[in-house]
Amino acid sequence: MRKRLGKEKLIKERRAQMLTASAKVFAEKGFHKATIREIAGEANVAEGTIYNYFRSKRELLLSLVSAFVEESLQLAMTRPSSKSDKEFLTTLLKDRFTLIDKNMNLVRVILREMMLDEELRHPFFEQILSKISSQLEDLLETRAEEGVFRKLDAFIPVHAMMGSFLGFILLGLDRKGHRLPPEELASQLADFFLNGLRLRSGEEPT
Amino acid sequence: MRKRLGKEKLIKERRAQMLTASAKVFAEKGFHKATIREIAGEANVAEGTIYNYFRSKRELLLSLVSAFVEESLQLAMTRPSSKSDKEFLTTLLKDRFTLIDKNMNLVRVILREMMLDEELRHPFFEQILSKISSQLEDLLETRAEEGVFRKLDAFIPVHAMMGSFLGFILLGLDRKGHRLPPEELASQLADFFLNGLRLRSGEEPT
Amino acid sequence: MRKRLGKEKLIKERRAQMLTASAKVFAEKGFHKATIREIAGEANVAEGTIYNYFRSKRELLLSLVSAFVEESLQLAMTRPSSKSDKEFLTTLLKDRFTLIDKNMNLVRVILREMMLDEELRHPFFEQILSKISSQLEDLLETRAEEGVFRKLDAFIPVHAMMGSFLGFILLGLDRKGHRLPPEELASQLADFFLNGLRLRSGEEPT
Amino acid sequence: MRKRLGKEKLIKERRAQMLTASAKVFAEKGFHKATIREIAGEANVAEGTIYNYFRSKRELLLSLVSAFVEESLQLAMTRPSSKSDKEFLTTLLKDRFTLIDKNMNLVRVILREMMLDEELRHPFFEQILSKISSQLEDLLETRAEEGVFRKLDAFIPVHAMMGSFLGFILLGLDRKGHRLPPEELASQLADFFLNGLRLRSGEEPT
DNA sequence: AATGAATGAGCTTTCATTCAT
DNA sequence: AATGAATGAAAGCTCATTCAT
Repeated sequence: MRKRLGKEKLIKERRAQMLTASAKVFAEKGFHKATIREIAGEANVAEGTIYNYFRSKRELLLSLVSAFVEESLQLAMTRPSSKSDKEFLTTLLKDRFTLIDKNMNLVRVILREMMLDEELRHPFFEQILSKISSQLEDLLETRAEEGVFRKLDAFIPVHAMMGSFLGFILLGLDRKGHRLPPEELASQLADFFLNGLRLRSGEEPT
Repeated sequence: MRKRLGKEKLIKERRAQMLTASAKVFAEKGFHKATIREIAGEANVAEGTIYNYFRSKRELLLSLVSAFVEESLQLAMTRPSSKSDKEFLTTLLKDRFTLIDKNMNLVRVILREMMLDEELRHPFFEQILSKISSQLEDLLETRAEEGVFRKLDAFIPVHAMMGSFLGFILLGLDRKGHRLPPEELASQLADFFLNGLRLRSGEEPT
Repeated sequence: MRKRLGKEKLIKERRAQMLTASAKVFAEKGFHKATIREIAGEANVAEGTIYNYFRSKRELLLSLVSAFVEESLQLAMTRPSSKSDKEFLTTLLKDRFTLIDKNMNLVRVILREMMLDEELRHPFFEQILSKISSQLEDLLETRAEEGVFRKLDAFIPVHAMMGSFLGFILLGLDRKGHRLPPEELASQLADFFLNGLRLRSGEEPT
Repeated sequence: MRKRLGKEKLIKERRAQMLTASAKVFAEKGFHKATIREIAGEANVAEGTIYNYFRSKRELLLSLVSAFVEESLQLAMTRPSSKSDKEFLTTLLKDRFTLIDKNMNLVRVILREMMLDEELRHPFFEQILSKISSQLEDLLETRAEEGVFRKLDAFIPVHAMMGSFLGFILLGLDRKGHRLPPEELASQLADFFLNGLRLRSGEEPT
């Protein structure tokens, strides 16, 4: 029994080892230019071994995405206890920025391959983006009913925010020097967005 | 002379033909999975012919980017006659959305390859984004001095807007065509952004 | 351990197998017209296998040269026990002729490609020819001091002999019928050369 | 008529122009690596033009060989007025060394391709080498009968001399230019050879 | 006669995947 | 379970040759 557990643990570690290695190589070279040989080398296993854990190079990528999605979801589900709107939004953004920051290389690969690959895009969009999207929509609608936010079709602002977020990732690629720390960035973005949502004094709440 | 002109024109058409074909195939398959054979087939020329016009597959991609950058720049330079801020921003966004819409396939390829390829990223960032970015910064600063906008470090709002824009492109991948027509999208986005920029009554203009 | 040795041996055999095959095909077709496919076929391996042993087609050729140079050197270093001059020279020439005969295909390729390729020429000239050359020069000078040979600048006779030797290889290409057995050829050549070197009676030993 | 002649002359010039260009490029790159494009460029004509004068790239090479053979033959036929043997041989060698020197690059290509190509080898061997060979054989036999030279099967010395000659060409590859001027080389070689052929005093003339 | 754009066969090389050990 | 040598399909690219102008 002990042995069994140790064995299973070992297997999981091997898997993780390979996933980590592939994440690194994919990130550096892109999916196509990454070779199994290099990934195997990075993971300190033989090429053939990888095929004992993953059916194909592609499945390696899919597993990578799954792992990332899973981690993201845990974070995404921990809805910030909404004190003020500013705090809520800042925390939401900061958490995501931090997650992205930690997995920047991986995110780049995923974003990259996502553009061509429906199978890759789907879990990402459906599981991650839609979660965040609905959280934001909830916030917007709740606050609109409370008379704090303008009454808007949530589609535009939600997508603008999320898009903006993705955009920062992309744009950030080239401005390493310029990049603000996640907290600062989150705070300023939240401010910018909120001030576009807040009902201005003297305006009808509708 | 007449003949010569006709020949030159023909050559340009051939070039365009191949660029178009490659844009299509690159977009469908991605740069790596796209084959010269398929591009040649799409362009109705022999494989070798492509190498009479482009030194390599990669140069085909670079030429594609150049062509797009050039077209974009012409548009970027035609600064909308700024009547109201809303109109200015709406027009700016609408023009870009339209350009992107027209070249969606191309944009996808470029965005995709940009992430791994410094040589590809550079002209895009330096030539296009920086132009748009400085236009927006100008607007923000001018209006801020006039007391209409809040005084902000332009970095955040400018990048939020552009990032949001890129984000819409990405998000648009999953939905065949935008749900909203470019004009409507532009208008709503402009509204969203502006209301975040406008000085609210009772607030210090600084 | 046993296993390991067997494996290493197998690998060396494989390598040899490919080198032999490439020598044959290179000899028949010349370096450029020889295709990897044909070499692989001749060696009974897949095309890709060749690239597990040699980095490129060119390296295959270089390895071929190295192998030949190595074998030649072993022979070249075994200086014939110099009984009479005639025997010494005959043995020297015969050994070389035999070596060449055994590797005729290979020598053709090397000679052929040597003419254009400095990198190929260099090891051949520096390692093989210079060894033989200095052996001959030694002989000439020793004998000259002993008063048996005429005192000559060794350059001409040494190069004439070696050149003649190479020339026989080249000229021999077309006269398969005419070719004398190596021993006979060596003996007659030695005689011819020596009688040009021998001090004639009544002549000053210098 | 005048026009006609001018035209024909022009055509011959064109041909010569292309042959010269091809000789240069073949010599620099070798037959296979030489491209029609480069030859055409060197000759200042269009690629297609070459095919109006020569059926194929290969025929270009064959024509080149023919031209060289022809020039060589003219020289080979002008048998040196044989004063002394030394003078005869020296002149013979010198003439050939000079011819080779002038066409070194071309000779290399021919030698190179000759090794693989029966069709190329044949005219060279049959027309040039056999001419020189028989001249030498004549000399040897005449002098043998006169009691000046040893009675030998002419095969060995003739081929040794010619081989030596070829050898000097090959060996010369590594040294930019011969160390010795053609006259000096020819004289010393003649001396070396002759002293191997001359009947030594006290020996039977047979 | 001269041109040079178009052609496409054929080359070297890479690399995901298999499988005997 | 792990290995890594062998595989061979498939890709980018070159270039002799053709032919419409």
